[in-house]
Amino acid sequence: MERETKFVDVIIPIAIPNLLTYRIPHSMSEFIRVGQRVVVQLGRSKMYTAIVNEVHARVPQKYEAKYIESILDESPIVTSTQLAFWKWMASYYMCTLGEVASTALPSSLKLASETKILLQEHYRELDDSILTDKEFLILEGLEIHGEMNLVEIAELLDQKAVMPLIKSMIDKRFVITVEDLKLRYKPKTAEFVYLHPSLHNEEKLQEAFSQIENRAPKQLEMLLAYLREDPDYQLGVSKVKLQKMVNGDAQLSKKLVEKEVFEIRVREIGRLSEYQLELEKDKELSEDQERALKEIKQSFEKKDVCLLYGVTGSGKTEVYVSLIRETLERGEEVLYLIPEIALTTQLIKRLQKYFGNQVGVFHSKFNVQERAEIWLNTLKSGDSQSKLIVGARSSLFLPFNKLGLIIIDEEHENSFKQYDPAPRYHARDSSVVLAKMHGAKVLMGSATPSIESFWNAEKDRYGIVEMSSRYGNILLPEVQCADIRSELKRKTMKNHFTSFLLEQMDETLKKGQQIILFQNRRGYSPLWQCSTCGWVPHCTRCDVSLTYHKRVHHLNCHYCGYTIEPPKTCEVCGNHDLKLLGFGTEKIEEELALHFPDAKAARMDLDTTRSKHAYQEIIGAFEEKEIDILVGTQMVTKGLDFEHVGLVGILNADLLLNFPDFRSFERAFQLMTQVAGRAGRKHERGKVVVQTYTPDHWVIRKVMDHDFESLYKQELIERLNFQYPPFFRLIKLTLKHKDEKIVRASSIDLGQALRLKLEERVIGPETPYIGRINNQYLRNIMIKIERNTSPATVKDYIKACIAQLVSHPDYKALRVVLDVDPV
DNA sequence: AGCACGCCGACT
DNA sequence: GTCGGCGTGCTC
Repeated sequence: MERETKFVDVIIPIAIPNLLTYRIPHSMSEFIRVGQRVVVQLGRSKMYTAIVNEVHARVPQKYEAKYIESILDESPIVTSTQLAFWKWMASYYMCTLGEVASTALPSSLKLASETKILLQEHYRELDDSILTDKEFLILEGLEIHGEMNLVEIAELLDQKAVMPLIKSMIDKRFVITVEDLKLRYKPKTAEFVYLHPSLHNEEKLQEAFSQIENRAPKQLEMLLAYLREDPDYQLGVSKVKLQKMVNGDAQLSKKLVEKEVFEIRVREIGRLSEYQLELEKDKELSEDQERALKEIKQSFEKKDVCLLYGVTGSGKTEVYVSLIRETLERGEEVLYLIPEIALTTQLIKRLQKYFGNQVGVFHSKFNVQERAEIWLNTLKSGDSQSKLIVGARSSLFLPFNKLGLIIIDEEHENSFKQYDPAPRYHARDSSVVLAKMHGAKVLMGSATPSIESFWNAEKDRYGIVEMSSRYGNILLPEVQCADIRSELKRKTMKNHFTSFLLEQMDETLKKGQQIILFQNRRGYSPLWQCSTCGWVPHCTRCDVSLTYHKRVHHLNCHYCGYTIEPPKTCEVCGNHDLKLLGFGTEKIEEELALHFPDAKAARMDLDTTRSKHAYQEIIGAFEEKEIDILVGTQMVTKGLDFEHVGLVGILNADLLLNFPDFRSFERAFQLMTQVAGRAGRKHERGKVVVQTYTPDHWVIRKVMDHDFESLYKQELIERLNFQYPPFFRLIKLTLKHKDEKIVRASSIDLGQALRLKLEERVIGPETPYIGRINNQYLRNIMIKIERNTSPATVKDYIKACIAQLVSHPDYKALRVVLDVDPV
């Protein structure tokens, strides 16, 4: 019988536009499955892992397909549901499948080969006078290091193009190259002690006992410890653990192995720590929580998505716990999504108390191996695996078998939207699609819902359940304004503090309560400025001023990372008197030391929480009341429950309100309400002081009244008038090029092309607030589409226009970034 | 993404 | 004149 040659279309996790077709060797053809990883060669030598998308027998007509090198997995590691989800995402967010795969797969399941340069075995017999100086340098390098990769050689020579040199050396037979394929995921193993099989009967065991009984009490102790731990000789005991139990060392267990009392087996173990403590019973729900739970379940009977709108401190988590419990009992999985910075040990411990080892955490601060482990655990179906995944937006990509429920806590948070790199997806919106594929329900929770979600609820697309009283019936905090403008007039401002806020702080500290000060990072960055002419050092690659970092005493660009020593002289007027301007959290911390010398202050921002545990340490210290005043950026607004916070201060509300963005009011309200919610939780009503130049601003009034709904109504009118979401969908196009003229011209051309069909839906092009990043000039075009038109048609048209544009010879190097539903 | 090819400036 | 930088196109 003629054997039919099979082909696979594979997804390579890089940004290439199409799937590629490879040929399957006959020896592998019966093992190949959709969703498996295969190793393929791309280009001259480079190897990649790719995911099988389709197995077929269509012979490619235009090229000779390469063979796949090998199959990596016995069974698929990507499920068919995931593949469908990836395809939806690539199409909706206008990116390639490869880009989705690249984001979706944990990096240790992806592998790419690296070219290594080695000396040829008999190179010493050759005449090295035929080598050029540079080649000789490489030879010496290789003699020292044994093998080197291309980057190392480039560094050695301090030049970029090294490939020609390597080629010449290969021709001269001095070196060879090998493709080093690294499997980056290795299961972790440990040694386990088992009773030696020869002792598996009572008599022999007794014999062994009597042999060691008198002469080796320590060995006896270890044997007894083992028998206590593993009475059936089945499970084994970790060698390290056993040694610890009896305060013995490796020598001791080795002796017992030599005597054939024990045997050692190496076993795969998980990297994920196990929850050891007793599980707690779910908390009894309050009347209000009970009602909310019932209403959510009723809503799920008719609708797939429900919005839980509950004020800060209303106890949404307990309601989630009940729903999670019920879903798990049905044998279905639960995904609990939270913004990255809200992913605290506090929350995880709380969930582990109820669900123990059923909780799996997926976190960007986990290392690559741990992430691969969670992925593979999720894939395996079995009782011992985590069934409740808690994680940030990327946990959406885990290989779930049967999702029953997705919870999106702090639904309004815009960190659910990924900006760079593509796919620029919104985890909240994508989760609705994923849930549909699994037949699962989505519960979105927030004290300050996004305008979009609230509107969806109002339009009856989502169910909505309200919780309007705080747990234990504590009142919402009292919000007061401190008028910066009038205090400036009366000259009662002390640096960045109004006398009103200082008084309130003093009172709070005297009562032994804690304070949180919130300061928005943007616009507050400390600058280095000439005191004579006002000149400020700028980034050489981006149109932004450089930010001063006191700790390391240098100036830094937040966009491209450019770093310099603070200049000693002004570049404009030559003056030598440059000084610090503006204030960051550091400055606030210093001022606090002046006003409250006895209070202990700490700050929490990106700088102080960079390391894996720093964040937790600050939170811990604050919980233990080792810190009186916590100064922080956005981070302090997220899901932290502290018991003794009497006062929250917002240092400058105007910076939030004046942000040039159609969402600035919505966001300002959310931020202020969320941070205010940190005040006075368990015991008494807390206080909030909002410092502002505009105490009569309507948004600030709404914050003071805790009135989300009237903010929503007002905001909705604006959104309709100015054609913004939720009434219109937005697609943002950013054109990038190193030549400003080309960006300008091409963006005008693209605007015109788009307008042919989309007409007044095309806004711009315009130069963004920051017009140049990393030496690339930027121009934006915004497209506003009515809800009722097909976004797919519009997207196809946009793609066609862009393809047309970049085919123009002048616009070859033009990059167009597409952002669907930008936030 | 990463690599090869080809064009063009600045150094021998 | 050539080396090395960088833009451009392609990968099954």
